Amino acid sequence: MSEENLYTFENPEYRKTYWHTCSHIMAQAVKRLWPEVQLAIGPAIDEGWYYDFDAPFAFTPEHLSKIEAEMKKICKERVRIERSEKPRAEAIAYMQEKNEPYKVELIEDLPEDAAISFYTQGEFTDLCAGPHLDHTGRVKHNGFKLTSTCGAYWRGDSNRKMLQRIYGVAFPSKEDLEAYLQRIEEAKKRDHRKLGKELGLYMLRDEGPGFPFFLPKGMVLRNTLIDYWRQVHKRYGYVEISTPIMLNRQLWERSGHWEHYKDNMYTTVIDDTDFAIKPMNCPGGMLVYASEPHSYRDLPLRVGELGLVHRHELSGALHGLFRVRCFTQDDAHIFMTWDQMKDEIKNVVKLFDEVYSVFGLSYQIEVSTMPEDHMGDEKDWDFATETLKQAVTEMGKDYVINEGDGAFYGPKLDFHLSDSLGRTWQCGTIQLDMQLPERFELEYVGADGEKHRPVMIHRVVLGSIERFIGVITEHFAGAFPLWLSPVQVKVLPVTDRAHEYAKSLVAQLTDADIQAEGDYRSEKLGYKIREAQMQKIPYMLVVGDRDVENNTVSVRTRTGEDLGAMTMEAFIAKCREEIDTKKKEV
RNA sequence: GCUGCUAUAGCUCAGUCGGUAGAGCGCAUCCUUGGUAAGGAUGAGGUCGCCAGUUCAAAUCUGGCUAGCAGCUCCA
Repeated sequence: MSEENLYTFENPEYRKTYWHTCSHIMAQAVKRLWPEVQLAIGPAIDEGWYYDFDAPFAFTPEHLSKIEAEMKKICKERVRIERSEKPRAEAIAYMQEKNEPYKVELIEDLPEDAAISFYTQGEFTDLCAGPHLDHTGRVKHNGFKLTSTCGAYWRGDSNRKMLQRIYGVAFPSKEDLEAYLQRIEEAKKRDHRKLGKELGLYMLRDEGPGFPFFLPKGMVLRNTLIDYWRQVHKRYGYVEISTPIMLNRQLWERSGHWEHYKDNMYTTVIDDTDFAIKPMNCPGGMLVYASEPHSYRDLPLRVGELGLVHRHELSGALHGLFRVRCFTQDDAHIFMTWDQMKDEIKNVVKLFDEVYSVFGLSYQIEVSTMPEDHMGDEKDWDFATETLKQAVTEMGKDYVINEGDGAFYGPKLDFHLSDSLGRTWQCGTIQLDMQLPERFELEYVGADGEKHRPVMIHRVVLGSIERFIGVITEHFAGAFPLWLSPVQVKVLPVTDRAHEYAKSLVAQLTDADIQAEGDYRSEKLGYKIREAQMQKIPYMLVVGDRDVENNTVSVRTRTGEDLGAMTMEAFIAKCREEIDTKKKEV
């Protein structure tokens, strides 16, 4: 990188420095306006920065405007930003004198021998490791915006005081800022909560917060997805089961869920016995495995389950279909010998590859290793973790390590999908489990005639059907590929004279297993097209006198392309081909 | 759960100083039969989220509750 390029936004280091300086300018502006406000922390983040304050009032949009105006002034003042150091005791005394208890706490937590650095710009001095830009004029006064305020716990601890956080973004020019705000607008247009309503996919009601209702069109999409899921899993050698939605307390105690997650489980009492609505499918799956003896010849045994689970999530965490209180996991439990582990992981990754590529979603793999509070033998953990890494590497894929983030029962691979706007979603996961087979005393008979304990994989590809529908709604911006579209074809008669013909076309399409609807209102063609277009229906069949006479259909796509007149046979063949090959673009 | 904000017609939203409601879209009916992104007219539709309080009078002010939004915390 050339010297010049070091000081551009292309360079992530420079970007962070720039944003960090913005956070100091913002804090300086706040202190100028309201000296009584206390400072906590203000780092640069992936997109912009925030600063946490302890203020005796709540920041409103009017406050933000005032702060922005003051920040502009500071930028124009072109104040030098200078670094200095103080010995620990002096640093503490300094912040105590300035009545900044949060800063005092931060300094006290620094290592005894650490050099404590400060950055000063004019009358404002902040505890900070740096680095910073050399003067406040480097920040373009019309290139930043304070975007939002919210509460945030001091040091991220929900037992400690809630402070007020102000977020901001900044760019080297007004144009770049506007482009960024445009991108945010684009993301809002794709919001699955908005599109879900507009396209009639699902709804949420006060009567069941976090429990989504699927509407007819959403249900078509959901069923298409599930049909595809079943077809793929059949090919990869899975069988499917369904286990009860409610099982007794004893089972959840045995699985360990009662102890770990009791507070997040819905429970009820039946005939004086505690029952829990399942938050996971595995214990039911364990009972199915244990219900009959198994031979090593049956392994690996791949058992799928589209299981409806319920979890009592905190009310504030709910978010459209992304975070709900009941959802369907596209679960599977794979029972195998330790020798089969690597090949089986590869088999699962291969399946994931196939599924994600159909949706045009790329991914990054994360390997999560042994956590502090793990269970089981460390040797087994090492073997399992090594096997996960080897399987991925041997398939020619990269991964990043997420140290200590595994489940308490085993290491895992997480798949972070990237959508069309570059945002990432964690959907798939492959988790090794050395614990449940133990707790449920699962066995198989080996070639040696002896009983052995299998090892297990928990895995989901889509994660939750509901959440995945949310992800692909945003990924495709509601314009689903033909095979997934709830309405694939809309037939638009130009005049009433074509109604009978249009109805016969809808019937033909239905017979060919293509989702079709007709629009028989006495409205002009342009009006009907506009509506079909806004519903993002892939194909519109315009039929008027000409088509009735020639026995043709005039095909228009949702991208506005006119494919001209063709016979119904030709159109159906075209659709079937496109549906069967699951083309991504119309 | 926590902090802040919000809740008016099916949807998107307006409603000033407290005097019991409006628009556009959608829907229904009628006219219009129009060939690739909005033809016209008429009409129906609201316990202003719920429960209290203040007041002669509450969509409007106050409190509580419920739900949503932006985050925080959490996510087996």
